[in-house]
Amino acid sequence: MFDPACPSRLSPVRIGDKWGGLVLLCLEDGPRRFSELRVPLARVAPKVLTETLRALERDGLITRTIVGGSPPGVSYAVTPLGRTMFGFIAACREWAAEHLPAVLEARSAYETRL
Amino acid sequence: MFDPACPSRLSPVRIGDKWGGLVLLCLEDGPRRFSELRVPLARVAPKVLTETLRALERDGLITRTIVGGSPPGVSYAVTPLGRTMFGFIAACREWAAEHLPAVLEARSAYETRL
DNA sequence: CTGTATCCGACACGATACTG
DNA sequence: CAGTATCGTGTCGGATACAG
Repeated sequence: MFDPACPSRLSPVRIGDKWGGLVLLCLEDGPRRFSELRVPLARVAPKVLTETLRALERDGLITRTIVGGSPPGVSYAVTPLGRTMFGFIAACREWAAEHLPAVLEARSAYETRL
Repeated sequence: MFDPACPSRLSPVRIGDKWGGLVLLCLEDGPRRFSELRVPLARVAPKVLTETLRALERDGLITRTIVGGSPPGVSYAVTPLGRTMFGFIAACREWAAEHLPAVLEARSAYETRL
């Protein structure tokens, strides 16, 4: 547990980074193409989005498939393994909804106490 | 949700960083002093441990109380708010226990595919 | 004992421009 | 359309030494 090399330290896989979880959520309702992801994630530089997608693909959480046709493009989809993260992400959001106000309050109280 | 300023983006509060969650776990069974934390967290530089503890305190997840007596010292304890994170952390560990092997397999498969 | 001071390297994130 | 190339920035984590 306390060994930094312990794989369990990777628990929040792709959640620890800034956009991984959000990208997964964007794919929850079905496959999306690169440009479709850029709509909700407009603030993400293309380079960063690419890096995030590569990392998710590398970890087997999403697939990347080239699509012929017109217009040609690339489609990203969540794998079954990736879907197992959704429960986890939901837990994140529930915790936030329930307790984040208290955290923010503690934070501002801490500031004024300085 | 997609606004970077949205507070829900802070969901993995103090989990996103490297040691926050682990420090909380160290306090699960009761208060600990600074030096006691340094035993399991021997690899953490004192500066980093201090930063982590300050951040947790700032967010209202732990308390820091000065203890007179002998030896004098400081005691850290989880607050009720901090305890609400344990379910969340447990979910992390369960996910890892169940699915991490698949991630590692995908990762090595990805490497060899290059 | 409980930190703080200082310095450093690595890396994540980002803006912009360009390409097959 | 789907990226890559390049460059820049800031923050995080860490080692070491020192102080109240």
